[in-house]
Amino acid sequence: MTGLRERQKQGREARILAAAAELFETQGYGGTAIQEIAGRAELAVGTIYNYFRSKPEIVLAIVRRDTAEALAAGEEVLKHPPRDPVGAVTALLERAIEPFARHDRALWRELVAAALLDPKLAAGLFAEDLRLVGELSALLRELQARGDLRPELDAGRAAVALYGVFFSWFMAFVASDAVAIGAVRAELAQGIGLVMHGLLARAPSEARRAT
Amino acid sequence: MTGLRERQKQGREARILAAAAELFETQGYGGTAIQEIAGRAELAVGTIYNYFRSKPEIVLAIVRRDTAEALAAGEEVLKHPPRDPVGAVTALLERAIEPFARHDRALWRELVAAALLDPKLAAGLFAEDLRLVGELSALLRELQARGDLRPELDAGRAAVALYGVFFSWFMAFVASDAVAIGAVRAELAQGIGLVMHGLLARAPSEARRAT
DNA sequence: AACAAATTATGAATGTATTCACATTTTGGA
DNA sequence: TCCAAAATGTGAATACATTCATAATTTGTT
Repeated sequence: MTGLRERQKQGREARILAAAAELFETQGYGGTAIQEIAGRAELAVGTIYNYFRSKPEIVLAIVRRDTAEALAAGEEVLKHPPRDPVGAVTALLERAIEPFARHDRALWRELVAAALLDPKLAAGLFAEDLRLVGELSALLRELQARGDLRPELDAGRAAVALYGVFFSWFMAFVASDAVAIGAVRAELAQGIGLVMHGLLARAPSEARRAT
Repeated sequence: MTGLRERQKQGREARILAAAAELFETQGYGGTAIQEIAGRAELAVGTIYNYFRSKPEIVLAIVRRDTAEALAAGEEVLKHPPRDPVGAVTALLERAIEPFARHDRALWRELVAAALLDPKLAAGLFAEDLRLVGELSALLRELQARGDLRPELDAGRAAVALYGVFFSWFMAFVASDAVAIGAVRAELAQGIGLVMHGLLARAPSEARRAT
């Protein structure tokens, strides 16, 4: 039963997120006070804290919409994986980096820095990544069933290794303005190629030309 | 000419660091207000900020005493490198992780999180690491001269790769209480072994001099 | 020794995230 | 319809890092 309370609750949460996203984009994270978010959402400051534990947790919620979208896009890749195994993995991880560029780097920085200090936030941030590892595992198992990967391979471990490459470049992107999103894309592709090389059933002599 | 001013300055900086180190250890970082540090150092709050740009910068200064010590210990390894090349690199990096356990993990967390948001702090933190990469480079060149490493190897690049392993485990240690310092030691050794495997000269038994 | 300039110390004031005691609204039952 | 309980909203109060205008101290010069 969805009573009035429930509907109001959802409406308020959405208003908070919309207000915060708008303000973060125009004024930056540091330049936006909770006071302002509350004002724009037509709520009291205290109410914000009934919906979100902290300011960075609002960022997490905003970012999650995009990572969820990226995961959904990943599911599509899973349903119709490209022929080329390296290309398939690359396609999946390309979806996963999509959200990086969609937000100000400073927003990611605040989120990661806060996650380092708040285990609950870290868990929330990491939950998405665990699902990405799950998708990677599924894809690798699929490729393995096809005979593209070595049959004795532990797909789970391999997925973790590939995720490691992804995570490293995410951190590099977050940590330094010097690392452009294009560079992340390129380096990630390189890294995937390197790791996949060790996983393939046969040398990728012709599949080398990946799109 | 070392006037009164200079001497007072040094004394005050030392007092601030001593007070902060003591309080951080007993009450934790978050539990220690700048006010308290000032009180214990018998200085005004504003004075602290004449010596350090921010609270995390005090942490950096505290931590630096230990990392500097570790670097000095590394120099010793450089002077008398163990015969076994893998052992030599391991010895150097073992010195470098020494400081990790010497401070509360929370202190490292605050420092890294703050560095993510403050480029100057990041530069300060990274400066030490650059010197470590320098030591690694020197050691690798030495090993290369001995004929232990492949002669065509770029020692600088190899040093960066080894540093990458070190950095990853530092981050893992900082990020999660689940990663014990012993585990870091063990995993680091593993990682070094893995990377070094690719660097060693084909036949380590035949000492070949690369002019 | 006395003074002006330069440097440094000071702590009250500022800005802002977060908390909390209390007010308001919603709910389910009679 | 009315009421008590539960849930939620509210914004003033709290706590704390950082800043800044002013006071105090040191220095070099005459």
